[in-house]
Amino acid sequence: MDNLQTRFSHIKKLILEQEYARFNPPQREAVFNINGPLLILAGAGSGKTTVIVGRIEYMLRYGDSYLSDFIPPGLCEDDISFMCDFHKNRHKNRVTDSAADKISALLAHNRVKPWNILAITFTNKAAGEMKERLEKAVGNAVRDIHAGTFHSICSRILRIDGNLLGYSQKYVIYDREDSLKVIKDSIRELDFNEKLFPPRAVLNEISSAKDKMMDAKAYSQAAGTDIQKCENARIFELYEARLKKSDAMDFDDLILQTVRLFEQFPEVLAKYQDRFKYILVDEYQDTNHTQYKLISLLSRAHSNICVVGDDDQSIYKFRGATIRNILDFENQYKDARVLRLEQNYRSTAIILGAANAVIANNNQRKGKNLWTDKNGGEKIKHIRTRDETEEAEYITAQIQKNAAENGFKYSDNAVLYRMNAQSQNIERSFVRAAIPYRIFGGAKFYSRKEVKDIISYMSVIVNPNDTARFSRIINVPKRGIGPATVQSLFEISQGLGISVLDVIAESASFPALSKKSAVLCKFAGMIKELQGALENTSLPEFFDLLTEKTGYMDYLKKMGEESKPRIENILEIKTVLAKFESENKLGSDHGKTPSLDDYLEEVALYTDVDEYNSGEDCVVLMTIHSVKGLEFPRVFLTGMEEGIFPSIQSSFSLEELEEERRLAYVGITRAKQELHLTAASQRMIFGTTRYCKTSRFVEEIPPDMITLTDMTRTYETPSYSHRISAGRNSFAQPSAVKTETPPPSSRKKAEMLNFSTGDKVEHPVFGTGIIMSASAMANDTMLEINFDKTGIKKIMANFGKLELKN
DNA sequence: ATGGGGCTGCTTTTT
DNA sequence: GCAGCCCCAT
Repeated sequence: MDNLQTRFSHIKKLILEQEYARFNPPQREAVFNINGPLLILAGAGSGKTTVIVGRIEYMLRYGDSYLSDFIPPGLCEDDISFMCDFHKNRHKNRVTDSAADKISALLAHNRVKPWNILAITFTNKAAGEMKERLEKAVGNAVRDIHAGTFHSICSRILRIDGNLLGYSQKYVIYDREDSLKVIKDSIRELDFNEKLFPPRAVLNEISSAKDKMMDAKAYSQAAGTDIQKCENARIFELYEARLKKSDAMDFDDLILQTVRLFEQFPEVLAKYQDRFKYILVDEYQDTNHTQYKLISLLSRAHSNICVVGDDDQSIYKFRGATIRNILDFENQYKDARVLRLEQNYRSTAIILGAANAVIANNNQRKGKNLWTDKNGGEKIKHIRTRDETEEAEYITAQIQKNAAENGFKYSDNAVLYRMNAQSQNIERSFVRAAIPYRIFGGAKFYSRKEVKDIISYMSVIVNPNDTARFSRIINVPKRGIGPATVQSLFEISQGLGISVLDVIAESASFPALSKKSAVLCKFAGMIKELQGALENTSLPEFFDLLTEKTGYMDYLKKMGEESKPRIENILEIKTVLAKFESENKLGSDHGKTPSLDDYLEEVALYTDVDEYNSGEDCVVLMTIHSVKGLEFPRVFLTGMEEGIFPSIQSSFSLEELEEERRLAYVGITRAKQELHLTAASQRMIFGTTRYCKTSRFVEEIPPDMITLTDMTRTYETPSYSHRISAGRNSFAQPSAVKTETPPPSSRKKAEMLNFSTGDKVEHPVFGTGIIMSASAMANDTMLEINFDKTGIKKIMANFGKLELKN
């Protein structure tokens, strides 16, 4: 400790450790290791985002100071004593900003430029939240950091360099609905039967092919002698061609084409490698193969790649995510450092214990043990209700009671469900009780017909090659241009290789179109007029012009009373446009006025969940998928029933069941203090009533962590007979039986109502099978049973001969 | 080309 | 339960 240098290094470390004292040791290690590959395995609630933000702040402020041996040139005794003073004063929380700046200038080494950082998240919401927190930590520098979702980052790259692949700067992004339409058109054009080629399935197949970096040709070659696949390949080929012709990309393309761009044009890749020297990927367990490729390519030059993830929270396998990316990280980067964040700061010990117990039933996991230094907590409440209405009323009563007695805010509560369809009952109950709520997902604003129509008009105005949307709006409102005309229009356009607008201009000379030439030209003229108007009007003004000239507003107005909400919806677009314009005018990246293109880009990658801001005081309703990354003091996990959660279609594969269990894990770990698990013994879903038994995930929670309130047991006969006697608010002052242990799950007699979805049964003729659904029908229950040997059969429960297995 | 009526089928999760 | 489909009559 005698010379200046060693003292500097020593005090430097003390100061930096002090600066990041709020982090625990592995977290701090994550912050200080900014160079080289780093894998952070971050359990739920382990302060992941805080670490990411802290790490970026550290990079900007101190570079790689902590781990470097750097000594500032001209270091003197004064500097050291300044550092010592700073260290002491910091302790007493008395340092000025200027002193802090001076310190960081003194300690910093290889400071990272904000524009050299690329931070990728999965959802816009996560990106927004990260930016928000970064802004608090690093101020204006946040504007230069490239932060966004995979899709938004790629889309930006493709706007700039996509021309190399033959896309214009104004290419459109097709959402699933658009893609589906193109698939349907392609199937029709090939004269295929939609029943044999369900468009959804074909689209999924194409999507997963794209995830393997296959184009239609490659897919066709891989198809070999598989007839279905060969036919799929033809649809794929058409789909691909149509998208290209429309100057359109689907969601998969955004990633895939960026990877292609990088592979085919090394100089472009080099440009981005040089720009993105430090790469950070959040939710790495949810990345798919193309996303992995993208990251690999970008990080190849500098290897400053930090990925953060939790294999137990991987819930997007269904869209191609693979945990392999996490599991193989250490093989991919031999010098990778692996850090584990296992201390949970969010939940009570009980909630955490339950989550650990549930996830322990999975085999496919890296294995980790989340712990907390908190003790105890309230037991988890498991409520078994008669049906979904009672479930909703229970939740309503709980929230009301708590708001009244404990001064809880509405926004402290989250109601989660497996699928969007489940939200309706809860919503209805909330409306009746006047509980403010906000619902996410489901019928999304931008997927409403009228909204999509207006967006389609805008798309066509920006990019008239967008055939999917062109055909969507050409006859809305009615202009006398029917499907036959539209078809010949596109055929001619394709045949001659000229744009649709050009075909219209010449329409008089084509026999198939000549009769319609007048209306067609009128339409084209309108589009051109609006294109011209775009140049010199503000976006909200343009909106008015658009709704007027296209006749859309009149069309809605003429529909009378029922169209009122539709008019409100499209006027909402105007509001959004105005907001978009004013927000982006000042803060826009490049100081340019926001254009319609920019708005369309945002819309294309927008999801409802993005809108969530915790400012409003209302109960939050969303799917468990969308809630990832959020936390609430109190969480209601609803529909905890076999067949719902885990979903019926997952119950046949072990892999999918494990994914469902991870989903359960995500749901449970959202709760900070209170967790309610509700299950209805009968539920009306998709038009039929089903009888369900409690989800295995509830049974997997150790009995000493959970209390059961069984509202169905107050009455002698289970299920429908008690409908008459059931008091609507029986749970407000629970008269129901309270027990400390879950009910025995084994049943002796196979009475008719004891059959429920997911049960294994034996039939003397058909053998063993699994009950797919059970619906009440004329004093009996109709069971749909999937028999191992003979497939799905419908059988009445009372007809007898069925026996429950195990 | 348009509008209505009746039918089927389909329901997980999302950028 | 409902949306989207097809078919038919105008």
